[in-house]
Amino acid sequence: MTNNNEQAIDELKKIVKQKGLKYTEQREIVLKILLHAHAHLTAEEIYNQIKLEEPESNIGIATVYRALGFLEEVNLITSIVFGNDGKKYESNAKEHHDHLICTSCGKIVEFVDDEIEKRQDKIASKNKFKITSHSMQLYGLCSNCQ
Amino acid sequence: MTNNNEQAIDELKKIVKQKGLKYTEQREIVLKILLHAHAHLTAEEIYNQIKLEEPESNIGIATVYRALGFLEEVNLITSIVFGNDGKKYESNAKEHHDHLICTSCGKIVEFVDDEIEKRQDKIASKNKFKITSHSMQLYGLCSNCQ
DNA sequence: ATGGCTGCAAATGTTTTGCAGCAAG
DNA sequence: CTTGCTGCAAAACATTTGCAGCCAT
Repeated sequence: MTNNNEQAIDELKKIVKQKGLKYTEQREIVLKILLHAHAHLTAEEIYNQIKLEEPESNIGIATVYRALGFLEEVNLITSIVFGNDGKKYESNAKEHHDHLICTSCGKIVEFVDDEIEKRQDKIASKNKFKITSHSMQLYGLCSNCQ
Repeated sequence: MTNNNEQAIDELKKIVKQKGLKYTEQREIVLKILLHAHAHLTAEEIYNQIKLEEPESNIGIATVYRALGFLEEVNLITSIVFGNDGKKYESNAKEHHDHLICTSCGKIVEFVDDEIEKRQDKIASKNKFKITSHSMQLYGLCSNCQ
């Protein structure tokens, strides 16, 4: 896991260099927060966490949004939307997975199902789509909330 | 299809009565727009369409939002988020389906795969979730945009 | 040194809310 | 009548943008 995280940072460095852009502490911090996060975070939550954990950085919320936009564009992170507090982000360093979401308490269970992944590819090629990503959420009530 | 639509309107009447609420023209108009829509509409698009098709109704955008919230809550419509123009709504009177979305031109193909539906139920019960709905989007490039 | 990146504040776009009047039950 | 619903305008959010200065390269 730590290993995956270092890989992600290296990947960021590579992408930035390759695009002729600049490597800034801010983009790295945002990515690191997501690499260590145990939940899906909103831009605001990431911003607050940075102010808490790296108070000397004096980052602005706009920069967080710009970093998130950039990181998502280069596919290092992913966003999903559910509930009422805007986009939530997670790192792509974790294995790919989908989500079971409890609509009552907000609990999220991550899962992967190879069979579903295969069918998705089949459906895409049948429709002549070239898939870049997908997002699947099952909504319902978890055992505690039923 | 027309049949399904009438059913949906009846369903709305039933729900409203059962909840001791009031049956208003506005909620009906919003539902009807979605029943006849051939695409996923935003609140604003629905609002504009109403002003066009029922100019005498003098509906306000806030009412459209309130109607959409209500209709989604009672499960007559569904919202999905993609692209940059907020939530998009569609009626649930159509058969259940998932979406293939072209990230370049916005084209949407709807599909259903029984095998996937079955696996989803299996995953849910394995995790002791009681599923109420799900949402699945495959993102990529359609044949024209590759 | 040069051009991308940042922080700040202002602007934008979307959705929600307070309120007084209206209308369905 | 009573209470939910509506339209309007203002407010609340979430996200984006313009700009002057800063900092990687």
